[in-house]
Amino acid sequence: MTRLPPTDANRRGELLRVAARLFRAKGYDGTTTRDIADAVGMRSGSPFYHFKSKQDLLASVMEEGLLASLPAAEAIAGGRLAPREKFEAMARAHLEMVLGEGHDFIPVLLYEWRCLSPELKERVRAQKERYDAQWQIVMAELDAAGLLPTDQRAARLMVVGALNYSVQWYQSAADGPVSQLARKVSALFLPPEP
Amino acid sequence: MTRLPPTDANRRGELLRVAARLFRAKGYDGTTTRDIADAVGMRSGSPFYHFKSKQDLLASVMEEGLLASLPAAEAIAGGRLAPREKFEAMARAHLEMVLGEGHDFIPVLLYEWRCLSPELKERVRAQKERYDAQWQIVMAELDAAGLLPTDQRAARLMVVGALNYSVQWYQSAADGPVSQLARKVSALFLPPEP
DNA sequence: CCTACCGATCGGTAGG
DNA sequence: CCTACCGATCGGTAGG
Repeated sequence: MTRLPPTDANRRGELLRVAARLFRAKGYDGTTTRDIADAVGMRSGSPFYHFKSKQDLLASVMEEGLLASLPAAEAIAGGRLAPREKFEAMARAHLEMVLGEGHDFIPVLLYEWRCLSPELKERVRAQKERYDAQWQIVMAELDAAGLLPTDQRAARLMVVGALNYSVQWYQSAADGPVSQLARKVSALFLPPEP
Repeated sequence: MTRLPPTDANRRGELLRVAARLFRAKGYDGTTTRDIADAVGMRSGSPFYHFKSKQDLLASVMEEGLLASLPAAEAIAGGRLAPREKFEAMARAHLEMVLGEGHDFIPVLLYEWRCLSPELKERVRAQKERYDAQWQIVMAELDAAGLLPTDQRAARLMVVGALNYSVQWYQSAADGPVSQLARKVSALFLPPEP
C-alpha cells in the first residue's frame, strides 16, 4: 500500500467514500456535512470546496455507485450465458454491489432517493435506467425460454426487491457467501430444472 | 360521517396518522415536529403534550402499524387454508398493509427503523417478531408440502423483501389491484401446480 | 393545549 | 483548504 499525495481528485474521492458510508449508516438527513468533514479530517466548511452542496454530494455518491455497477451488469446481460446461468450471474453481481465490503453507494441510491431534488433525480435517472435495462434483458430471455411464470415487469421488480432487501438482514456468518445466496435466489425464482 | 368532539385520545390518534404520512413521505429526520403540528392545526410545542419526544412518536407509529396488522396475519397463519392458498392470502394481506389507502404505518416501520434508539427498538421488536412468526408458520407449511425449493429463512426474507419493495414502484393504475399482484407473487415463488 | 422562549446545531459563505 | 461567521431552523420546555 503506497499512500498517494493528496490531490483535489483523491480528496474528492475520499469525501465520496466517507459520505456513502455515513449516508448509509445514518441516512442523508441524519448525517451532517460536519460528520463527513470530521471523518476525512477536514474543517466543517471544506467539503463545499469540492461539492456545491450537500445534495450535490448525495447525487454524486449515487452516480458513482451506478458507474461502478454498470460494466459488470452490461457484460453479463450482453454475454452468451444460457438464461438460467445469466440470471444467477446477474443476481450475484447485484448482491455483490449491495452487500460487498465497502460497497455503500448502491444502498444509498436505494434508500435516499427521495432526498434528491427533482432536478438531481433527473441527473441520476439516466444511469439508473441503463442499469434497469440490463435486468430487463435478462428477464426477457428467461421469458422467451419459458422460465417466467408471470409478466416480465412484475417478475423483475420482485426479484430486484428481494435482492435489495437483503441489505436489511444479510450477515455473512449466518447466511453464507454471496455466491451461495445467488444460488438460492435462482432456485427460488426459477422453475426446477427438468 | 359524524365529527367527534376533540378528546386527548383522538387528538393523539390524529397526530399518529399525520406523523405516519409525513414520516413516510419525507423521512423521520426530514420531518419536523412543526410540520406535524401544522398538519393537525396545533402550535409547535403541543405535540409534546401527547408524546414525550419525537422518537416516542416514531415508535408509537410503528407499534400502531403492527397492532393493526397482527390480527389478520394471525387469522391467516392459524387458519385452515391449504399451504398454497395460505401463502397467497398472507401475501395479499401484507401488500394491503403496505400499499393500501392511508396505510403509512408499516412503511414507516420498514424505512425508519434505524432512527430509533436502541431502547425504542427493543420496545417495538417484540411485536415485530410476532408478525414475522406468522410468516414463519406459512413458510414451514409450504416446506412440509414440498413447495419450497430453498431453506425457509432465505425464502421468507426474499418473499417479504419482494413484497416490501413494492412500495417503491406500485401504481394501482399500471399494476392492477393488490389481489392480482398477490396472485403474481404466488405464481413467481411457488412451483407450478401439477 | 398555547405562549414565549432557549440552547444547540446546521448548511453554507466570504475572504484569504 | 482553513478561519470565522451568519441566518435559519430544530427539538424541547416552563408556566399558565
